[in-house]
Amino acid sequence: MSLSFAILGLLTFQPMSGYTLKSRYFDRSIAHFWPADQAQIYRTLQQLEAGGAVESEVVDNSGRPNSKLYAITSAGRESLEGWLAATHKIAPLRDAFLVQLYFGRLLSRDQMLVVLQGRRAEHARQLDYFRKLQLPEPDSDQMRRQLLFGEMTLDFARRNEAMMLDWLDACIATVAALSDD
Amino acid sequence: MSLSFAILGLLTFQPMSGYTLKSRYFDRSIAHFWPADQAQIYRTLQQLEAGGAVESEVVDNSGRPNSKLYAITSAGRESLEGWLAATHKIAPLRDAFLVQLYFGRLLSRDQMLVVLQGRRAEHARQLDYFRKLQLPEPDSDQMRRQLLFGEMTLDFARRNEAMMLDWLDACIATVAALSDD
DNA sequence: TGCAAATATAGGACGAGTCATATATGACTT
DNA sequence: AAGTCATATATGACTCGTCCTATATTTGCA
Repeated sequence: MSLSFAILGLLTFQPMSGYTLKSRYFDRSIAHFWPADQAQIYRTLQQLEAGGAVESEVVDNSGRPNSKLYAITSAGRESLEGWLAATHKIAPLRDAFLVQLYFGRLLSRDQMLVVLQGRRAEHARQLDYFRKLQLPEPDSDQMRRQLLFGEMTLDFARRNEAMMLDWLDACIATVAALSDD
Repeated sequence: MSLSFAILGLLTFQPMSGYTLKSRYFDRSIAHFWPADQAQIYRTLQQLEAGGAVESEVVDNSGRPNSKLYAITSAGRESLEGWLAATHKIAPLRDAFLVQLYFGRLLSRDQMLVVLQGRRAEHARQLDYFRKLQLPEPDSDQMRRQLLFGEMTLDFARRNEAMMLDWLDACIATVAALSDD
């Protein structure tokens, strides 16, 4: 579901091909919080077209392979706006690392510390990545407003990584204080 | 994958039926950070048995329907310990709400505020739930050690909800300051 | 000359997860 | 007597997401 609406949302910027959608837009924004591969994006575009939310026109790109230019329809826009304005259920937490940690008693203290510190290093790298990530300069009021929402999602990613680090530090302290066995 | 190891982990407490596993253990712990329904748990038990990680024995419960008592095998324990000690890739962030927020420019300021405040209320409820959630009293050293790890996962859930609230408050402030259109 | 990268779309296979449904019985409630 | 709850297991159908592969052409680099 979310992917369909992500695609519809991107098509509100302008009509574009599946390739452009993915490489110029999706991979630079949505992919950070809703990953999807090429196969899925193309299939979803087909589903959206079958459902009348987008329509396509084949473009003859002299030289390069033909592409399909997808555009959002008015039905698609209505469906998108309805979804955006609705209150959806919060997706339940789902984190495999918590499963791993939950059974930490089955590892020795030192094994667990290795796992936790490895995890910490990865999240530190991700926080660094998100801290350095810069959004483009706006060249219109429309874009300025769009970037504001982009910044909020980026802010989330940063806060999330920072919270992870704090929590992992607390876990490391707790486990380090444990008797070794 | 994670579900298999979650089940193996629970079976290290004691051999038990699929029903007991789910209702007495899974739903009170793992389900908070790795939800799964009954169908999936039963099928995963079957897969684990086919793979030799668990073995089962049919028990005649006089009166109640027969049950299968599942026990972890030594192969299963090795596989579990290997997985627990390994460093796994961090699962990429996947949050549909960020998709919704990203296209916030398509809503009016007030529509967006309704969405954000509804979200905030839900997370406040969840934080309250996790704050009130209490782990049982330990009655052995083994259990004390287990509860320590249980507390770490609960700590995560609480920090996560608190982070969400802080972030949503920042988003609400940003959106509230926007010109209405 | 040859190879990789960028452009461009699409299908098969599979795993994970969700939903609905089927079956069976004892115990307790209305 | 009828209904619901708790106990107990299992399958079919479906969606979503991932991985792998196939196809086709231009541009640029070594």
